[in-house]
Amino acid sequence: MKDVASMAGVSLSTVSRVVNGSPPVDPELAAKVERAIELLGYRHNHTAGTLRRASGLSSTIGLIFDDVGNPFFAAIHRGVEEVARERSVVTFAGSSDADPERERELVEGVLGRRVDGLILVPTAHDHSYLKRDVAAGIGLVFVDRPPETIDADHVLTDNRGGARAAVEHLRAHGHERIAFVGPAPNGLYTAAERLAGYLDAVAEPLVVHDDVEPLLTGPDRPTALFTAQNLVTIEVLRTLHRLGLQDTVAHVGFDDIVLAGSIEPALTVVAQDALGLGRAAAELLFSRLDGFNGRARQVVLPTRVIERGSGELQASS
Amino acid sequence: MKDVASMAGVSLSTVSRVVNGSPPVDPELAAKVERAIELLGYRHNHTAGTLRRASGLSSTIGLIFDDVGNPFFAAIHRGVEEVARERSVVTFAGSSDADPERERELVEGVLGRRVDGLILVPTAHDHSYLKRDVAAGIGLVFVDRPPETIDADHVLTDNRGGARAAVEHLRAHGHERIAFVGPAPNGLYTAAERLAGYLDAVAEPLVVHDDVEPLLTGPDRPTALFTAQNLVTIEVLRTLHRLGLQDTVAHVGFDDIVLAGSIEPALTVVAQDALGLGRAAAELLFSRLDGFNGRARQVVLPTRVIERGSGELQASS
DNA sequence: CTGTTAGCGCTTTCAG
DNA sequence: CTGAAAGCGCTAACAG
Repeated sequence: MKDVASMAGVSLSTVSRVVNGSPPVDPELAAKVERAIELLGYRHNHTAGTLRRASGLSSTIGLIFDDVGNPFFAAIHRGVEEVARERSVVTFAGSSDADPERERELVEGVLGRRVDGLILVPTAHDHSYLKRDVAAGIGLVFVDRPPETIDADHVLTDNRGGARAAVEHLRAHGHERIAFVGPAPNGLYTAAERLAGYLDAVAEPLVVHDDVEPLLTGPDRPTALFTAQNLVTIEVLRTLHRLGLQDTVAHVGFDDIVLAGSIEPALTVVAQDALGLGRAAAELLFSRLDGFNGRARQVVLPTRVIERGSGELQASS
Repeated sequence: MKDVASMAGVSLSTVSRVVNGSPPVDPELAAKVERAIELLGYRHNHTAGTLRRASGLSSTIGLIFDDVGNPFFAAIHRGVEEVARERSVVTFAGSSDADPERERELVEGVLGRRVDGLILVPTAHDHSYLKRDVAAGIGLVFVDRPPETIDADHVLTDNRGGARAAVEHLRAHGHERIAFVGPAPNGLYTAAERLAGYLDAVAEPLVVHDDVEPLLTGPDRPTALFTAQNLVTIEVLRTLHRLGLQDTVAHVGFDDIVLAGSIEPALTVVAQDALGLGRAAAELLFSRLDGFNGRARQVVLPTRVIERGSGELQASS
């Protein structure tokens, strides 16, 4: 920058002004500066600016997911980016692998790199250590699962309502004996909510956490299945097909899947809006950075039943 | 940091030393410093360190994809992260949306934030503007598509070989009339390679870029289909099922898909290793940062045929 | 409108 | 082993 200044025959401040587009600068000088920048291949050091800038803002935020490679989280990431992009804010992204220690490392890693905010799919149960950072002005938003030990903005899918809707959809098609198939109780918020939604809507609960095959081949088979999670849905689908029951036992899955429309019968799902989750989280975050100072807000996004066939099989008496 | 120093009754240098784990420091003083850090809730500013540090390294890299929300790129991202993590290197990630201008903005955005390296799925054709940055010591690696105007390390999938393998697989099952279904020529490297691989392996090419239905319902229908891209595969699958031809016309797709094993017949694919692409790219990058200074390297990852049924249908005479 | 100057938070010689 | 001091690249008063 010094070089640019001397080459253009101006002071550092002038270079800084043109680089940052701070208005009061003579067009002629500005042009000289631009030329020098071009010639020297000067690249502005935004980080150094952050150090000195009054606001201290870095136009950088951090995202922490269970796994950046998981399409669900990748979609959230994309949603966040869409709104961040409008402000020229760039995103760090990392995977906690559902490991609280790793999550902590990542948080410290991005905070040490002076992000303006943090969007977190929480894995640890205690985030009280972030209170100091929030007090120091950092934005903090939780996505997909609520915070437990800190009062922070968060955006969730209506998991409970979605599960309820799935079951009610099946009941509307005459089913009474509807089984819940989901991951073993794992302390995960979304899993618990979906189970709760199922329990809300069903008269006689029938919950299975592992292999469904015994249930399907045993006596008194359920006439419909609600699978509460992506991988479970896929696994159950496989079982159903292997047993040749796909046209007999109705099925609704939580979360949409590629090819869900191409299998036979096509799979009815309760879809959530991952992109919307990301967008909403980013919006909450930026509103804080813009000075909003009210108490923690909660945004809950609805789910949507997508009828494709498997969920509309009538209960055979 | 000043506060920590005065609270611990030591100098800034000492605090810096314990924070960075630079050996020669009295354990007793170190303990005092740790305590002060804890009490004050001090958060080290890694960015400021980068500014002064002799190496100038930020332990930060930038990734630019077409779309961070696309599962293929998300998997690459994950692969990169796996190796970056071992060095406590944190990753920026952004989406170019296949727009050269947007790509440029993103590149400038992360370079301005002083990343040590850049991993790029290139969209623009000219990246010569990066030569200066490479000369300045930044690491640069291209993934999935090779660079055109700059000599840089890159890692690719063997798209051509994979396409050839798909066709040969079909030929081995008695097919001679094999159609290629792929995106319209779009200047995309991977698309061109896959078409080339098909042309390598087939005697009488039959190429369709849009709707396959006319071909399938017309006279002299092909006995097998090779679909060269994910979305095309899904679309064709739908068509095949709608026409009831899924058990008649053999089909191999490029790229694996969720549920490919659950449809009927299950879909045979040529799978590529997105995770491996990311890992290899990161390794090339870090070897440069570690001082490797040889000429640009190319890594080509093989594909793998996954037989599931649709590709093993015999040609009916 | 432009230049001078102080200093952001840190690391690194260089002396002790 | 520790401290003093210089300075990384930049922005923000402030004075002209």
